[in-house]
Amino acid sequence: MSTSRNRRRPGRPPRTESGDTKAALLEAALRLFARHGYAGTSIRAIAREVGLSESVLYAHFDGKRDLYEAAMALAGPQVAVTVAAGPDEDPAAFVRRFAAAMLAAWDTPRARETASLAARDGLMHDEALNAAVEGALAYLSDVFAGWIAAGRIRTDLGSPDDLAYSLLSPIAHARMLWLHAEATEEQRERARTRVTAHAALFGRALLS
Amino acid sequence: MSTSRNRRRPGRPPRTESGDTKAALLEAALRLFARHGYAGTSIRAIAREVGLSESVLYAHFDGKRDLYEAAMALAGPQVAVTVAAGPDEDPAAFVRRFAAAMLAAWDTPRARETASLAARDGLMHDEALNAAVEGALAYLSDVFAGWIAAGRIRTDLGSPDDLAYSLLSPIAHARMLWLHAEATEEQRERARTRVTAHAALFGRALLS
DNA sequence: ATTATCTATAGATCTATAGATAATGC
DNA sequence: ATTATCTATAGATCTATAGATAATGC
Repeated sequence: MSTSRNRRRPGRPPRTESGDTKAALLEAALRLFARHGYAGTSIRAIAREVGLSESVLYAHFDGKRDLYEAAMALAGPQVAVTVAAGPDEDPAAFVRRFAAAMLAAWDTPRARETASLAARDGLMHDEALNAAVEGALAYLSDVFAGWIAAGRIRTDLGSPDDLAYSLLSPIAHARMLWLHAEATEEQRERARTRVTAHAALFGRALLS
Repeated sequence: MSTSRNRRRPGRPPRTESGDTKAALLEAALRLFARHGYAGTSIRAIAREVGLSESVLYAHFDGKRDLYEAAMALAGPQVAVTVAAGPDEDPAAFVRRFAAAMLAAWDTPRARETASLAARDGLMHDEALNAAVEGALAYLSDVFAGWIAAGRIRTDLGSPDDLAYSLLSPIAHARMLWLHAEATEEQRERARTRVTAHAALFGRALLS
């Protein structure tokens, strides 16, 4: 958690001591912005986290805002979760596998920082930060449309789009509640329990 | 939006000009904290919003933190949504009514500020702020248990608790996404559409 | 006398910049 | 010469307090 390097003496540090400062600054910035928000995180705190003086930051970024945007870009490109549905796979089994894949993708330190970044600073609708959710929604909708066309699931429940929302949003909600930057192990376990139970329930609801 | 009073001259203001300053400060504080977070909101900004100097605030509150907590208490006590299930009411109809009641309760300026307060500053789990959700979950669970015992809904879907989560969390998720302090009319409409479709879908899933 | 406001200001902290310093790579 | 760091500092802003001022209610 604390500083990863010690205070240097003036002048350019020898090669051995100088790691990838820019990357280190970005990592520290993302971590702190996710935990304390933009206004709650000072340039000073970020630099101290990396073990450097504040002014180094201005050698790598135009200023606080620029660093924030770079950190968001780091958080943004979440890998889209793709769970190919086997042609004959049981819909309920697919739903369970899909939920498990979303959980796995979202229960990582980076993804949890992304969730916190989105919650703070009014970024709940930031496009880059929500690409994963939007992509998953569209993908699920396609899968459900195929199943409905093939008569493999109940056709009276709702549109493919509605099915996708009703399946995905409890998973996304669990993420916001229990898979954020400061989540405890108990909270993460709660997310797994809730999501697993929901996926099983939803899978059963699709049939008959 | 801007100041609701003009700058005063020194000295105690005449009765006519002096409204309920403490209440005005609280309202302004809640609004600004919900929009910009704790660190992003200054004492100065709150006082300016009310049209008074910063120092008045210290006559009514111990300091910024105290004001914040008072504003949270103002946001906290959300009326618990109670939708009594008629003894012979169709479960699907009850589910639709319940969702509509949650929507109505959450689509108010105050409730939307509460949602934003919860999202920022890591308060997603603040007890007071989540009392409404917790209460609704417990209530729904009871209703479902009754229906299962009476054989009025599918018994193979999941436990009453799981049913409650799968019904409520898409509604709560819609709230976080589209019923926050700065939500546009389009977003609020999106919340209504999503929640209505979800409730209808869930109601149908409960049967047969 | 008490209350509710104001002005002025102290002291802390924040972002950002200027200029010094030392290692690197040509 | 260039690069990557440092120290020192300017100037803005923030929280909080002290003391002045004027209306209120006894």
